[in-house]
Amino acid sequence: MSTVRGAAKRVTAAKRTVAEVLVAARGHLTADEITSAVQRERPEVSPSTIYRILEEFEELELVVHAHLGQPAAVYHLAGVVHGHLTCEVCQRTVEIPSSHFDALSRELLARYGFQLDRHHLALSGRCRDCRNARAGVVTPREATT
Amino acid sequence: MSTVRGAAKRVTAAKRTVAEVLVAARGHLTADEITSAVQRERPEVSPSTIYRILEEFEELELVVHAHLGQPAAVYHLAGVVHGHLTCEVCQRTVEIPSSHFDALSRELLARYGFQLDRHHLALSGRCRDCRNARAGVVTPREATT
DNA sequence: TTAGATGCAAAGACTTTGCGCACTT
DNA sequence: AAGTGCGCAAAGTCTTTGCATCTAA
Repeated sequence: MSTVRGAAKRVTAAKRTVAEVLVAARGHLTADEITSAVQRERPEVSPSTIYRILEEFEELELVVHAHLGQPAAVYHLAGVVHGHLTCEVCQRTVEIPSSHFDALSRELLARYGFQLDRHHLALSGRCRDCRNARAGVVTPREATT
Repeated sequence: MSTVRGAAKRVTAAKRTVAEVLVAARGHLTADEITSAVQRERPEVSPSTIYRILEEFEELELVVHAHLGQPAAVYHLAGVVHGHLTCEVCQRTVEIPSSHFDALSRELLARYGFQLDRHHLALSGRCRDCRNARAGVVTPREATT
């Protein structure tokens, strides 16, 4: 009865498990990865439920998602704001401090009235390893971390 | 016979039409929009052909694509390098001069060895109109241009 | 008890791939 | 003539939605 904005949210096993997974991972997970992790504990939980839970968590501002240049979005706990650098070649992503965007952010606001969201989209480019590697063929995902 | 790198590329009606559409549009088009535009002249051309042609044009470095935070990628002629600002609310995208990224680019290269690609992914945020509009509900795409 | 939450299956949006015929060279 | 390019259809990936059932409160 003590619901906010008419939305009576319930605490369920699936939600608790999703939260646990996100806390344990401490990184970026796709919905599919979250689903797999949750299903290790609760095999019945379906992907659609995961999407619905993630959506709810985002409304509650517990979670944010980002698009890193790959088809699947990634989710992580809302916390310290940070940016993402994603390598176009090996697809690895690193987080960088939000402060790198300070100057650019001010510039865009002043010049275009545009309020930068440092989280939502990654910066694309080539990481050190892939720059060094010869132009052509580089094995994507040769390292997982 | 005078082919480069063993790739015997042929000039076809579909390719010519795609090129015309891209030149005429002078902006960002999704594969779907390109398909529609091409089909206005040549209704037989299928979406798969459009994707294949765009892929070829990208290999030839005539075209580049970018991900603007929406599911469908957008394509445009390779030309002057520029960045993209995409509004999370109304989805409109504006191009900005590459020079805005100069300082950030140097910083990322020095600090992380990361070579920024200014084209490939957009910066996300809120445009002036959507910042001014009250937080909650804003009609997306209320203006097309 | 009762409205929100879930599982399952189907639909949807975007893109890729396979196959045989047509067209460019 | 030879082989690339195309149309069509099917498959694939990621995500959303509909509906009957279950369950937290």
